[in-house]
Amino acid sequence: MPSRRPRVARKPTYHHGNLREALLAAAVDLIAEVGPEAASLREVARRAGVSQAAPYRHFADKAALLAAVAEQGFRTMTAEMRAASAGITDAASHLRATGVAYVLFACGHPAHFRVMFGSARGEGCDPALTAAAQENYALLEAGIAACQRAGVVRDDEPQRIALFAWTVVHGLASLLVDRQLAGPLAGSSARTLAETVLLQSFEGLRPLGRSRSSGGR
Amino acid sequence: MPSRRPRVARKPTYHHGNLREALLAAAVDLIAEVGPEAASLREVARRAGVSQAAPYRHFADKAALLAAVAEQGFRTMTAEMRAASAGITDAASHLRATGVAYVLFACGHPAHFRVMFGSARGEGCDPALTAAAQENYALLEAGIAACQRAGVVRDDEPQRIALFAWTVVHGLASLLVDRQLAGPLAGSSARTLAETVLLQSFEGLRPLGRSRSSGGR
DNA sequence: ACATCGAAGTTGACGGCGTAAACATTCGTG
DNA sequence: CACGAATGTTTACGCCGTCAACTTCGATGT
Repeated sequence: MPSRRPRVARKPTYHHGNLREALLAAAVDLIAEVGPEAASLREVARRAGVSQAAPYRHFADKAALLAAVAEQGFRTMTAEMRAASAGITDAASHLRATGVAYVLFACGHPAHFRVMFGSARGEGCDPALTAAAQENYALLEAGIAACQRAGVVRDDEPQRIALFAWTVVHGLASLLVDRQLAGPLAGSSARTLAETVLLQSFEGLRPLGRSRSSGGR
Repeated sequence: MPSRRPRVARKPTYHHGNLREALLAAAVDLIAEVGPEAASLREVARRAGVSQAAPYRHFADKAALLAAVAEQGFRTMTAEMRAASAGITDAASHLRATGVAYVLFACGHPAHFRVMFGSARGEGCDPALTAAAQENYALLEAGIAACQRAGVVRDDEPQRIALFAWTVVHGLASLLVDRQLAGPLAGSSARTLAETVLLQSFEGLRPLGRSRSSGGR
């Protein structure tokens, strides 16, 4: 029984070895179990097998730990969106797959999703978190630009289009995460709902064959 | 100096008179000031001028107080949506005004909005809260039904249409509340963004003059 | 008119939380 | 191999949610 630990801590050393990542993993688990509100720094430390003050050697405070959790969430969400759309050549299908993955990530990790879009995102927040969030947004923008090049999305200002698309996926994700869908749609799977809503965002609400709505005042 | 207090408590009586509403108002103020996370039951009691345990005579626990706050939020949001669309006869404009009011309420009371869609909305939550939320949703459904009768919204299953419309307004509201809009759109007013996005939801993403998107499997 | 019962509010206490200060241990480097 | 910096522990403070026991007061029945 060698006393060396390869990369991940074995146990009986005073120093943990990679406590920062262990704390992050414990925090993700705890948040998934009890929700972001009920997750406590002390319990995270307990699960990582260290004392209550140990986390302060790696995170300035609880908010910093939550920001790191959020950042990691953005990165895995981005990866899942990339994986879900990889290999789809049709631009519209590619964009829809990206959006569906956004919604599915939120449903699969609702507590994590709430941390990502919760209080940690103020003005002076962790720049790494901001970067991870923007990288995710860039995925949407790229998908839209590809659709515009392919002629399947209209040629308006990309920012307006991207805002609309983001609004749609984020809105559905939020409603699902907050368990707000009580009606007869509650039976449908998240994937079905996401595909339906994304198709609608392409088609719009107005009847087919009308090029302009009946005009307000 | 009469000892009678008319309806609202004067002061020096041991019993408050209408503590429940005073606590609710204090909670709404506090949440608006420090956010839902940092709001404490004890501070609410302090602001209402009673002891720390007094709220327990009116609310089972902190979650119950938050549920009452959320319920009141749904009611004032519903009222604002009604007021904003009152007198608009054109069905599409009426529906858009309702949606814009949804977004504007969220931006005007971000912390309150977060409580309304936060953790309090589980399975076994206050039925009065559920009712207030559903009454708000009914407003959207009614607006959509009117648009369908007027022929400005396509005649699909109303539930699918309503889900899409709700997704759009709720998504934009969530993004604005969570200060997620960093790009060049940050300069635009919430009203402008809401009107833009709602118009887009009528028109859809696909180019004009195409009746179907380019397929894809 | 008045005793009395229950509703409404107070006090004090318990354990858990976030966090800071002071101390202990270990790792890496001269 | 000594020592400073990094990492982890202990102890402690004040705030929080909540409960139990107590006090005050308003309404009600006779």
